[in-house]
Amino acid sequence: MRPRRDFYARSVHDVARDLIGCSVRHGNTAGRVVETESYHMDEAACHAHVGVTGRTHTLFGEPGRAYVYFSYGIHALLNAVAENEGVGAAVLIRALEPTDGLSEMRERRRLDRAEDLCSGPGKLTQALGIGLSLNGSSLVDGPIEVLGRERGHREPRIVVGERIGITKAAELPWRFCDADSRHVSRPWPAGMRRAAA
DNA sequence: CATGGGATTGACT
DNA sequence: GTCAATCCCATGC
Repeated sequence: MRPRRDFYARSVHDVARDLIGCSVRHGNTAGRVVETESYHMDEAACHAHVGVTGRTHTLFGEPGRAYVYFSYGIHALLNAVAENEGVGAAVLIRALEPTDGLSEMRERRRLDRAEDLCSGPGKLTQALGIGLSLNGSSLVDGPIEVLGRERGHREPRIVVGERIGITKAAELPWRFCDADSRHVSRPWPAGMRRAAA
């Protein structure tokens, strides 16, 4: 019940929405995706906007692979490459609800509260032990595994809004959140709540 | 080769 | 609420 390559070879926005409720596993640690953002080469906030470079090579490659890049000199951020080869697009995984290996996560994060372990894109990579060396690795075959929503679980209520922490193309509503999770990276801006199917 | 910005976080006021 | 840490990589000279 693991999404195959075709799952990622679609509109990056559809992939971002459908990843909510899926699980990400690395080693003995795993969590349920509660927040994502989509990025596409046609807009300036996406790294792929500048074209194919050494850095963006992965974004233009095969869908279903991990794009892991370094941010602010400190953090590794995990993305899922989407759309067809030749199109630079990816889904940023922004927050997880921890489900497995919490003690290992607490060791890596040196924190206790479950809500603090994976509630941010830099936090979850630290908690799961995901580093830059996994850039370009397969999310279909591992070592990072993405697992589909479990059968019988409710469909998540998804809230859509503007992406966080960017200066360019900040007005695009390409952030997707599980409306019922307390593990998102930041509270929803008041007055900007907009329920989506 | 030098420079500067960035999809962030945690510590501090 | 503010702000520093820290380094990759794109860009420009």
